Amino acid sequence: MAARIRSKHQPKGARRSVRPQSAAPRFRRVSRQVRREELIDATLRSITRLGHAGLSVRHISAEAGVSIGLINHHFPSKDDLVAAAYEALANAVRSAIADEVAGGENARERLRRFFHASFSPRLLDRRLFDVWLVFWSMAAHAPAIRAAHDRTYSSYRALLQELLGALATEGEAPAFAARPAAIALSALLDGLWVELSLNPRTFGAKDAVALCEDWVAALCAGAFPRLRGGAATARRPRYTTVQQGRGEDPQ
Amino acid sequence: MAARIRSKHQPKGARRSVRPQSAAPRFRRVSRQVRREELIDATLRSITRLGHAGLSVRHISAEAGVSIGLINHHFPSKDDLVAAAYEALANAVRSAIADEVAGGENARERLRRFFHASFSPRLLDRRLFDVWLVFWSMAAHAPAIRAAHDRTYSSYRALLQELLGALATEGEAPAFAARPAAIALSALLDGLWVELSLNPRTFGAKDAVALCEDWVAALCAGAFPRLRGGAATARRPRYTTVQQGRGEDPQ
DNA sequence: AGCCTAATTGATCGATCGTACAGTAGCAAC
DNA sequence: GTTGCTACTGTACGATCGATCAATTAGGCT
Repeated sequence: MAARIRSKHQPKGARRSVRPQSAAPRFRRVSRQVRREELIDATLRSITRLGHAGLSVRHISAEAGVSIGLINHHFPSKDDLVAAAYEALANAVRSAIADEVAGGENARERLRRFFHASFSPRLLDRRLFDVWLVFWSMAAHAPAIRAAHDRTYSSYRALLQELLGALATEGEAPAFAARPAAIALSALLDGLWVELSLNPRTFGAKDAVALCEDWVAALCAGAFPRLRGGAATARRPRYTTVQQGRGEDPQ
Repeated sequence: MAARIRSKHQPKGARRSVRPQSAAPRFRRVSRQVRREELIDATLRSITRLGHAGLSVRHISAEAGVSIGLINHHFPSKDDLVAAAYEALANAVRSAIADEVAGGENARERLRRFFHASFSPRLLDRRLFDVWLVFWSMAAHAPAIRAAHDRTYSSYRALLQELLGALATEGEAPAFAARPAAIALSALLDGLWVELSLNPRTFGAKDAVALCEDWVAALCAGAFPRLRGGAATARRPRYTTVQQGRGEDPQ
């Protein structure tokens, strides 16, 4: 935030006036795409630093080092900026987890890494949770944010579904319906993550990891009757079974 | 919202003036306790009707049919009113579930009723979810709300823990650590509830119930290795086992 | 019937919100 | 050097927020 000394009003006829020699430009012009990304980054930084209150055009623009008006120049409204930020953050989290998972040698180990990454301090930051809450609460009334959630959650679940499917193909688990299994496991993960974020004292990250691993152990033991074999209680036409591959999410 | 016709300013010297005969009082005085409850109810109605925006002293007071200033007369600040509303709502939800559960004849049946009630339309209302999000997001900075969450969540989990414990005493399940089991099941419930509220199209309430019942089936089958016998991976001194009874939450 | 007091009112304050818009200026093309 | 495009600035506006407080009054008490 460099100090900008400048007379409030330029002399009247001074348009196209010569700038004092060797003065730095008051601002730099960048391409539309670059500026949009800068604003998205600034949005995440601002909301991380200030919580719910950081989600205002004034704080965001200050964080980005630009003027207030620039936001509405690049985004039709604030909601569109927030939606873009949501998607960027969700993708960052997902790929951070995916990177951690990549090192695992088998399905069981990759899932263990998944859980470990999910409950790492990086993701258990209360401020990150606040960001998510803000996004969720806006999803009801801002269609752009709802769409962003649907896309990213679907992608997150697909990753989980792929890992679970590998359990069966590697012979660790009997055949099961992968789609509802991924739904259940992601729900368990989210629920633990929510409660840990709200109150870190009820239980610890280690406990959360253990509970998730127990869930996987039960799956491998074939202990979930309705998941076995596929089909069953789905409202969808048919559960995606591991034999069919992980499958895109319809709609 | 009865229309109140009144001149904007009373005549100057009219203090202690006689009211026109048979005119209704402009407002009614009620005891502190009654008014507090009315304001809490109005808060929940307002936030249910208007979502996040309903949580303002203006909307709440309008909903209650009182003036703006009355809120700060009965509550030190808005946060305290909201915290009271949170606790009232959480208790209402919990007792609604508890009532449903009461009809069950055995532990398995009571849990089934618990799941059914948790994913009933009454609790899957998107507006109810918004209320919860607002509370959660305020919990970070408003100590009163955080305290309300801790109390109510602890109570909710205790109910679940009691139901799970009955599984073991009725011989449906082998001995297991009831506290972490309740944590896992409540996380599963919450996670499913969150995703269902965010996007009711990914899966249905029936699927959610089925996934929860599968979890219980796995518990009864003794398929969760770390929960068996008690003890194990707890960070707490020791997991509460079913043999020890349900036990209050320390702290 | 008159009084007292605590419940209630409502105008008001300062702050902050998102958006609009008229004007300014960076920078590439000529 | 000049021009033109458009990224960019920053004030202004109307709305709404939580909180304050002096004035008012309902309703129980004597």
